[in-house]
Amino acid sequence: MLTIGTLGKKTGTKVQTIRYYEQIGLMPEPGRTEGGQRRYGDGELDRLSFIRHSRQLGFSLEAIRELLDLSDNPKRPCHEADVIARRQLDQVDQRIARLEALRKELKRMVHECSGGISSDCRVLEVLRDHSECLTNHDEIGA
Amino acid sequence: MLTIGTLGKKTGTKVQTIRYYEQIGLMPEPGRTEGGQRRYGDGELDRLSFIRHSRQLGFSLEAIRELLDLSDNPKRPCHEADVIARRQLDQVDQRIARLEALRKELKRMVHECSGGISSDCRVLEVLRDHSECLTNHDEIGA
DNA sequence: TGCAAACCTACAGTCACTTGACACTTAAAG
DNA sequence: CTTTAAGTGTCAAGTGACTGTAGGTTTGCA
Repeated sequence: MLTIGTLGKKTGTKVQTIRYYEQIGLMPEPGRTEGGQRRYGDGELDRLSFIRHSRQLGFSLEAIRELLDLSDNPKRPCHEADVIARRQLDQVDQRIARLEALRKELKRMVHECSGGISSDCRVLEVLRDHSECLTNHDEIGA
Repeated sequence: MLTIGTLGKKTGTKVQTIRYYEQIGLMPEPGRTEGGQRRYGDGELDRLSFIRHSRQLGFSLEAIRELLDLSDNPKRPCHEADVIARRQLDQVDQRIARLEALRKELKRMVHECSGGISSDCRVLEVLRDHSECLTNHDEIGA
């Protein structure tokens, strides 16, 4: 039987985050001691590991909810998990593409900064005038 | 004299976002019509363009506040803008590196999915067991 | 038994917006 | 000059995924 702190350490999750997952129904309500403290078993450890690993791969909590559901019902078609993962892969691809455009732009900016006073600063100049951009980064780079 | 909507169109910003920028002191309080509607001039257009362009390059609103300050005081050393830009560049580099690791992992996952029922799903299996990962993606992939 | 460390609840704060409700203003068409 | 639709106003709350704080309680060990 694990305390919430131990579970946190084993999965690399902050205590508050575990309680948060419970609150939004991603983690089940665990057993409690007489004094009211949470105690976890292996099932919960596995579930939290699944959640954290999925988060590290960039899945949203909503996507994880679906994936957990799939995992809980082994007869459902694998195809659904595949769709979610592919969607995620697409998003990652897009993000990388955008970030690379930004990187190029930033690098150019920084490279051209002469180090004088800010009225002559290339960095500020580029920010001021979008037309100086080599790339058209329409969407936000996050 | 531009309405808030026109300003929004010219800069690719939602009306609410412009009001939000005003609220947090990033945009100045503009002049108003008798009826109380905001009217903007070219100074504000430039300022908002600067903000939006910086956002597209991934700068936080706090960083943008500093950059605007620098831009408003042309005698301050350019070096400060350079530091902010370099910091941003470092962050972008790190994000790209992390996303590429995730991409690899996701690709492998999706590739190995056979399409049967979810109890045999490679996607779910990988999510369940972190030890199957080729990479150690410690930080969140966002 | 004493005590520190870990736990509890409840709520506020973060970031960068977005959405909603509801009322008022403006510009153009008729 | 009136109507009307589109646009604008304020204020408040919601989003995602947590993080942090305050103030009190429980646990496990010496």
